[in-house]
Amino acid sequence: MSDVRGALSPRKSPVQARSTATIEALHVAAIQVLTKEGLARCTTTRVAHRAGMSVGSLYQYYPNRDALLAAVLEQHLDTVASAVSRCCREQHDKPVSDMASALVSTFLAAKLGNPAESKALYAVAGERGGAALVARVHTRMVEAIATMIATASDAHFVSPTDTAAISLNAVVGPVRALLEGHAPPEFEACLEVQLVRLLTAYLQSHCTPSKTGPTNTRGGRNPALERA
Amino acid sequence: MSDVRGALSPRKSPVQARSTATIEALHVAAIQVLTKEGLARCTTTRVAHRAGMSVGSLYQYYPNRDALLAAVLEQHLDTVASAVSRCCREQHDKPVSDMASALVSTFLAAKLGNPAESKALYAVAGERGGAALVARVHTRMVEAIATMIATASDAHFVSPTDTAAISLNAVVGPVRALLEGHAPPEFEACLEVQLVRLLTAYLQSHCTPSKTGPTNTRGGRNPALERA
Amino acid sequence: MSDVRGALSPRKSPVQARSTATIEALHVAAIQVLTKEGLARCTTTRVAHRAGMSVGSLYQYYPNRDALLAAVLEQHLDTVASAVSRCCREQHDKPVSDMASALVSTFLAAKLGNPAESKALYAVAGERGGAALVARVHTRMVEAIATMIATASDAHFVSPTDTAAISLNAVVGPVRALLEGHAPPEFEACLEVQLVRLLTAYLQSHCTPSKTGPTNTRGGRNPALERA
Amino acid sequence: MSDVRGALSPRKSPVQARSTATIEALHVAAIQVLTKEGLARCTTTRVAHRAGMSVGSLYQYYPNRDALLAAVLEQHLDTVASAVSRCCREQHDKPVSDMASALVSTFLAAKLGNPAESKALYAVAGERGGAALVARVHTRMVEAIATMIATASDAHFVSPTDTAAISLNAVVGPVRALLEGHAPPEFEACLEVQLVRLLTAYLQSHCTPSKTGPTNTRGGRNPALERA
DNA sequence: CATGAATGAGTCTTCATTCAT
DNA sequence: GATGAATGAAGACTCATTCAT
Repeated sequence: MSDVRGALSPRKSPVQARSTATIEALHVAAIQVLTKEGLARCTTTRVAHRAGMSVGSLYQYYPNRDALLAAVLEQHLDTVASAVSRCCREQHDKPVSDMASALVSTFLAAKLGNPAESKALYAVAGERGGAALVARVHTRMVEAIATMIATASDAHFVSPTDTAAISLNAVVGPVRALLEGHAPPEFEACLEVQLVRLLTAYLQSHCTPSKTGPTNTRGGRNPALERA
Repeated sequence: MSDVRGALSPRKSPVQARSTATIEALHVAAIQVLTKEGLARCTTTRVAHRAGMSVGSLYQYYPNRDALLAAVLEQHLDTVASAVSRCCREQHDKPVSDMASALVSTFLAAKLGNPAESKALYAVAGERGGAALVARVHTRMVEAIATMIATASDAHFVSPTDTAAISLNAVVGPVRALLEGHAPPEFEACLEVQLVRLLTAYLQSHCTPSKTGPTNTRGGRNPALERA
Repeated sequence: MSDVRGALSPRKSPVQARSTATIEALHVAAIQVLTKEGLARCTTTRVAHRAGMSVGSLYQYYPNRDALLAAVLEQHLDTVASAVSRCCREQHDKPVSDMASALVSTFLAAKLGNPAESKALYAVAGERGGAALVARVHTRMVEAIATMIATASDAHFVSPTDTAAISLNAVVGPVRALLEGHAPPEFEACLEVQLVRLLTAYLQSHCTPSKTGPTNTRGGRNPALERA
Repeated sequence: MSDVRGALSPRKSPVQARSTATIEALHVAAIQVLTKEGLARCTTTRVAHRAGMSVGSLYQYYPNRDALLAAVLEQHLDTVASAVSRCCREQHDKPVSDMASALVSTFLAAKLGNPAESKALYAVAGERGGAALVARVHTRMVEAIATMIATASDAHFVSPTDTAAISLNAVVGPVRALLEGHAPPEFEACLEVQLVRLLTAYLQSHCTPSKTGPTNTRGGRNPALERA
């Protein structure tokens, strides 16, 4: 990623307030253009003009179009990842059901807070540089989740990282389907409840029988799965 | 979707062997170019040349670039959807755990059989016409899954369609993450087992206690969820 | 024109009935396509298909697109020129007013009988080869008119050819304006009457005073003009 | 026409001197290419290059090829129409013979001043947008002429607009024939004199007999025509 | 520093023409 | 003879990027 950063990050460090404001304006403009025109028609000129400046100025802040888009994507992903990480830290040592609902509501809040933005950036994420960016952020979120679930009061995970990765992406899938219009709008109504149920059930399938009493038969319903 | 089809479907019906071969060559070439160059560089000229013909010939079969990409995407999605539908039909009246594993293995086989193709087409699915295509196919798969789970021998679903939509996308999420490189390659190793566990747990959270005997405490672990 | 003919005329002499019918079908189709699609979209493939044959067959009869269009134009122009020539022959030795009305009504009948055809062919006439074709036919009509007016019973023309050329084009102008939509449709209602008046007045301005009696003061209203 | 203008007018208002010069260069270049290559080969690239710039620059001033051609045509037509309008205003209240000669000489001066330009633009006038443009300008000229002849000191017109339309197009016809090469070059020598005679005779055929004395039998030579 | 005009390579798409079947 | 698939040159138009002002 380091070489990518070298090529794609802003030319200037945003030490000055003006730079920060300008960059922010560019990001907002980029998302608007992305939303209204689509990735292919999201041109540097259009973004600059919507941000109230000339193309030349845009190039003062980003070496090229890809760098701008990467920065916008990165900012979005960072926001999401930070929210998730913070949430995970707060749920340490809690039972998995708490973790599940906290994680789902945090993620949904972050992604559905600005659906247009989230949706628009999926296209950017699909381009050459985007996958690496997403991978990096996913790894970060997976680590946060893995660390969290490893502390669960009522479950034990043989491979927390794998479980975390599945958990994250099992939530990401339906959310993405909703944002990209692969599911009907009504789907949104039941989304949170169902995702919590999904995640809770998945995590609870790792519950330690001993912790809930000898007569309980829940944990390891399918012992074979425990190997994974 | 009908108007989209009108604009995007092949110009000639592939009744002749030659046409079929040519169209197949174009599809293969499109996927190769998509994989090696990315959506933005997947130009009609490049696809035609890789398919061993000139641009003009490509336009004899497709009215424009989008139509070609849509056709490739549609073919892929149809294959997947058909496999899923067939699988669902075969699992009617079985317990949810059977359904879960059948669904997961069928979906994985369809998607990971040709990972390059699957991956390449995600970008296409993000474009204007793609979302509608995906939505249509998703609906089809969701219906197949909903119909299947409604017959489950050991569970009752208040809203089979919603449960099916969540189930499908919860599986799609991790698979897509793997294909798009958002997860490490090692992830693949545990994918199937974990997805089966995820889906089984989710579906079993809807289990009817009465069906498995009075002493069983498994079903409806979290009764509150049963409302959804 | 001879070299043009060599390059643009049909490959086969239309001795066979089939050829004649085919060529006629092509001409009709060409005019239809010209009318509905415009010159730029009047392609060989489209014309052939509308004529119920394949492109290859079209090329059996015409060496290239320009030859086809030239032939269609030529046929149209020939029809008009023939009508005009015949009309002129019939008006020999009559007074100019008879000549004027006969000429106008013949020309209008020929041009406005199929307005779509006439209009469509103006575009063809504007292309490279068209001007020469038109010039040739104009010359023919001018000669016919000149020959006719030279026999007028009540006028004498110093330069019959020039007068004929002016006469022809003075009629062509308003007709073309109507066909090309440069004038409102209502214009058509008064067209014939006004053109007859125009032409009559023009030709009568050459009237020989002696021929109509000594007291008549009409002829040579403006004697200065008689020089031309 | 308004929607056409919206689509075909220049992108930038030529407020800056540079813009004006650039636009002028494009117009000149367009006419040159049109003249030397014909409408079909008058491509944006060729025009731009002849104007000493790249295609991209051309598109900075015109949204598409048609807009450029329309602008060139419009400029030409406006020049002609303005000259005609001014001329008409100056001939109010004069006898028709004065009006005829002024109109003819003004029109000839405007059209034959730059024959290449006039000729080249006939092709443009034939294209989709061109006809509307020409119609608009023709209407303007017809109105100016109608207003003028209505004030004639020695004639009365029942329908000045119709007479004006015929007058204009009767002059346009021969001029166009000359420019498009439908008439021999020698034709030009007698053109003005003959057109003046043509127009004078036509307009004088509407002369009020009373104005020129009771014994005069000229006016309304053919009383039937007076109805029109 | 900001501006935005200029550049020209690169896209999509069309079409006249040929030629194997 | 007829057919229509294949060709590829050419045209319209876009856009990332630069640089003179």
